[in-house]
Amino acid sequence: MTKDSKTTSIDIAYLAGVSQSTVSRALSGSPLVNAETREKVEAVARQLNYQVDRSASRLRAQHTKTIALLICEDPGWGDSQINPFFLSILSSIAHAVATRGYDLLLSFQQSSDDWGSDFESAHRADGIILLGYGDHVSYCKKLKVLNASGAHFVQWGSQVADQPSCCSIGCDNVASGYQMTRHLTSLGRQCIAFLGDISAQNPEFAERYEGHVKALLEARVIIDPALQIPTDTSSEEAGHKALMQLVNSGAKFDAIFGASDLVAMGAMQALGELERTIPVAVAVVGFDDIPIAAYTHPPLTTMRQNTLLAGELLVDNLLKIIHGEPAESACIPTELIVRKSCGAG
Amino acid sequence: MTKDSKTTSIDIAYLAGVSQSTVSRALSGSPLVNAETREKVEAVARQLNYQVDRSASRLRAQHTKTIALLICEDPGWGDSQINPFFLSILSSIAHAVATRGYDLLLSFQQSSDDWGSDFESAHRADGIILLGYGDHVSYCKKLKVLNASGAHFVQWGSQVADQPSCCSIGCDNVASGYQMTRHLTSLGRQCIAFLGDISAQNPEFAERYEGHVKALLEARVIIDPALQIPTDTSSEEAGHKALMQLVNSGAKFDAIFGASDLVAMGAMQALGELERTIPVAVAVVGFDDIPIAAYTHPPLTTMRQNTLLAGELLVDNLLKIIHGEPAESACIPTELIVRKSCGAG
DNA sequence: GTAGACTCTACATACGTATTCATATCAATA
DNA sequence: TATTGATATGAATACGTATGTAGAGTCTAC
Repeated sequence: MTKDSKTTSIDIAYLAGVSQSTVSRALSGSPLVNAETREKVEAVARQLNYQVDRSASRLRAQHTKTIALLICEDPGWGDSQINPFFLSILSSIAHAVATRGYDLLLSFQQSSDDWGSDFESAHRADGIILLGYGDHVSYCKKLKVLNASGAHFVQWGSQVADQPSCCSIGCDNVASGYQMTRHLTSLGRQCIAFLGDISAQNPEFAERYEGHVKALLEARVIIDPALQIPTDTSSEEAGHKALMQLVNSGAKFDAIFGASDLVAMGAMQALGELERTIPVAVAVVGFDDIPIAAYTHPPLTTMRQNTLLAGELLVDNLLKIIHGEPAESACIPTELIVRKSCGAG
Repeated sequence: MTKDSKTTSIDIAYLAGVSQSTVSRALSGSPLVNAETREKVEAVARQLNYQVDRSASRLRAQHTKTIALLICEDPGWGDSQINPFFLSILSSIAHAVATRGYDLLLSFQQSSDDWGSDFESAHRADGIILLGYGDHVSYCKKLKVLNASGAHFVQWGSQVADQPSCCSIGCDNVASGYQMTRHLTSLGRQCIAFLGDISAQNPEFAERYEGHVKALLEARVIIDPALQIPTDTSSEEAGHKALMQLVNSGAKFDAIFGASDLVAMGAMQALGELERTIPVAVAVVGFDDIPIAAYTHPPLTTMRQNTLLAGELLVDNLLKIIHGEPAESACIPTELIVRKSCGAG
């Protein structure tokens, strides 16, 4: 029962009494092959536990049936602090990719500047999904190279200004930021601090802030620049630091809008240390609805993004692009999740 | 400058005035090729932005230079609740794999029962890393198939009883559980509830419990079975449920040992709702030191596992196995991280 | 009874590389 | 000079599949 050499389609062909081409066609579901023949071939293949050799298949067919997922980290993070929100999308992508019969290649560190030739020209994958990025300026440069190289790719996040043809999947950050702040003002909060970097490095946070400002203006609240504290990363640590900085500045505030859940959680931690009660003294809200957000103290009000849909849209659009069909950027819906940290209910 | 057809090693050979074999040798760093020739070839390759076609390379060389990472989920979880602890290992594995010149294939759902033929016979990967599993019984069955198929693999977690030849990387759960409970008893806690499934389905939790019991016996504390509450998963939700169950049982307790951080966090949440102060009324400790553990309220005392080392050991041992060298199971060190939730300091 | 249409199968080929084997060059030694 | 050995290159080949093309067989229709 032990095989001295790998089973090939030629072995199957011999045993089934047909040609190798018929085996290939039968197993790939070609309509050219007779039902009876197909069954015979399938039976033999099953019996010998035959698996199509993907290496050979890739070479012959000139496509890899593989999608590369590039998660771009902030450089200088030796350790593994991936935002749980990305994990959620990652998981959704993995499912979607598998469902559609593709393999998923995962890469965190991209040494090269030319992702296109790294992955597509090298025939490592048929297309690329871009997720998260540290340095937005160099990221845009790489996007340009990618576009020029004719690579197939989609990205998560905001539409990039100078690459309008690039297919982006993201949520409407402006509208969501607006909705969140409107929720806070409707609860009577007036002095809402926004914690997060809103520079060009962080277009998504900048858009959330834009919506935030819009809601404030609508509520006839004066915009105080002192209530916008930049963070260097989107982490609990950065949120903690930002809140301390806010407090030390002496600015008055009755609410915190964390640009992400992690930032909000860091801020909650700092507020706890300062013995400012949440939500009585300070309301806190975040963004993303990471799983842990329901289990903070108190549970965090936040903006849920439909990551399941996000992953599927990313994959489906990428596949469209790979197959030469038109693909369009899209916004996934968000949902305000009201818990106790904002003081509602 | 646009190429009408893909650049191949033959093009490089022609332009460099050498043969295709020399190009292949030069670019793969073979010592057979003259330094001068190598430079010439490399220059041309760089100029044409040539990348070795991995599909062809795989077929010819009969190996994929790819590692498959199988993360086995609890079935029935449509959504994407991966334990953050696994994410940490995942990240470490991704880095280690990349450093060693391999690609990483990620798969969450394994429809088939024969991972070996799925991935290795099909030439999708040269070896497999197994991470996390839902149903331990069926997992063991699959391990057996894997072993029988001659596949190359390593696994994270406890040594599997009936597969002693299988290379496992994990931490010493018994010793770590012992150390944790000893810490609690040294702080004067006597009625320590253990939250987590300790059936054969969950060997790691069972081992932690074993260490826990050992420490209790050493402290001359009577073992009360009512203080061991099983959970169906390792999640906040399960921890919350388990704590409520414990309370409803009427059992007295002054400490909670969560089998994982997520379980501990769920329990903390429930204690908060019941207005039992942590750590005054009840001390709480967890296991894993997931990033969020430092930001709970109060910060969670837990047992850190060196995930960076874990990932590297998994990858390096797998590569050894792939190359036919001997590999050994190993324990990674753990470290007690004392924060406020246990009431120390 | 033959032409055409249709269905199925076999033959032959090419995907682009890595590697074995053979060959050529040249220095060193006998 | 002839021989050996080391070094560097080229020619030839095979990895296992998918697919274009051709051919064999059956059936309908005149």
